[in-house]
Amino acid sequence: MNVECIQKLRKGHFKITPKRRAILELFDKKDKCLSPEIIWTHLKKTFKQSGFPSVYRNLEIFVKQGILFRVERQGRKRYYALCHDHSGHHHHHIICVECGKADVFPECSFPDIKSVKGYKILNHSMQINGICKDCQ
Amino acid sequence: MNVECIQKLRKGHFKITPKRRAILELFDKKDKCLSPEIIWTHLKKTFKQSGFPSVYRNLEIFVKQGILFRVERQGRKRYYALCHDHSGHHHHHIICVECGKADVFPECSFPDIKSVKGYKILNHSMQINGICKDCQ
DNA sequence: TTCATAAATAGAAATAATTTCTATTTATAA
DNA sequence: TTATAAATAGAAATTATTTCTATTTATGAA
Ligand SMILES: [Mn+2]
Ligand SMILES: [Mn+2]
Ligand SMILES: [Zn+2]
Ligand SMILES: [Zn+2]
Repeated sequence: MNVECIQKLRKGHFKITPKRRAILELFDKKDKCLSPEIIWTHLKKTFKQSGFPSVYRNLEIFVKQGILFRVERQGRKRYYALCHDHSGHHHHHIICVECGKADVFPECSFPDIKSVKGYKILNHSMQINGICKDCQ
Repeated sequence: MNVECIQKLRKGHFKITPKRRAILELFDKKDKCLSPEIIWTHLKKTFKQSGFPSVYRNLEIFVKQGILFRVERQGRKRYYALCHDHSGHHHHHIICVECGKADVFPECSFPDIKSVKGYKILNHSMQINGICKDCQ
């Protein structure tokens, strides 16, 4: 777990636990989006004791702290991937629909407007779907 | 159910059934995104007999035919809203986070590129979240 | 280093959204 | 009018996610 992730957890008064380290190291190693189940299966190899609810809770904590983001994929499972950006700047991500590989998408062209059609704009979410070099 | 929706269903060889009419009329009337459960509750008033699985299946058929689109909201329920565009042109939507009202977002500024970082770009999805005039 | 404490955890159980299955009904084209 | 594929209801199954509680642990303060 790198120093930026530690800082992001400390900022929210979250503890640095072995399970949390292991989860983030798995993301580092796999370099793609992962489901809670995949993560839990992996944790069981190292820890023998490992609860599903902890995985869910930790994933949402990581999202809250800007370490992971949610990925939309086919099916009704959740997926998460490393944000890979510690600057805090607004950005989006591109996901490989085949293997789930995730990268930062380098620009956001969303117009700098405060409102449209009477709506006050709060935020926008975008996901770019593609096929990565390896899967092409 | 307007003529465009009928055409979109016919194009896929889907039948025009009373339940399908009623679902789309509910969307017309409510002018906001709806969950399967809300739709089913409404259908039961008119039809007495009404199955939950039919609602789910029809909602996905409507998405497939470009009549509805999926809305992301807090919680683990699905929501759908009327696409309100029969031109077939690419566009996005703005959703009121309070009441679920949905409108077409008039422009897409996504760059006209075919690839980025080695990924072949397939598509992108975007949702703009805001607060509508009535909810402000 | 020790200790007090809030935070994190495991495991079991509950929840609830969604899907599957099958017998029956119905919209549609011929 | 009729044959047929499509749609449906209702019950049951599935399964991802959440809740609950007793126990353990990371951390900051003494
Ligand atoms: Mn953006
Ligand atoms: Mn767009
Ligand atoms: Zn790939
Ligand atoms: Zn609103």
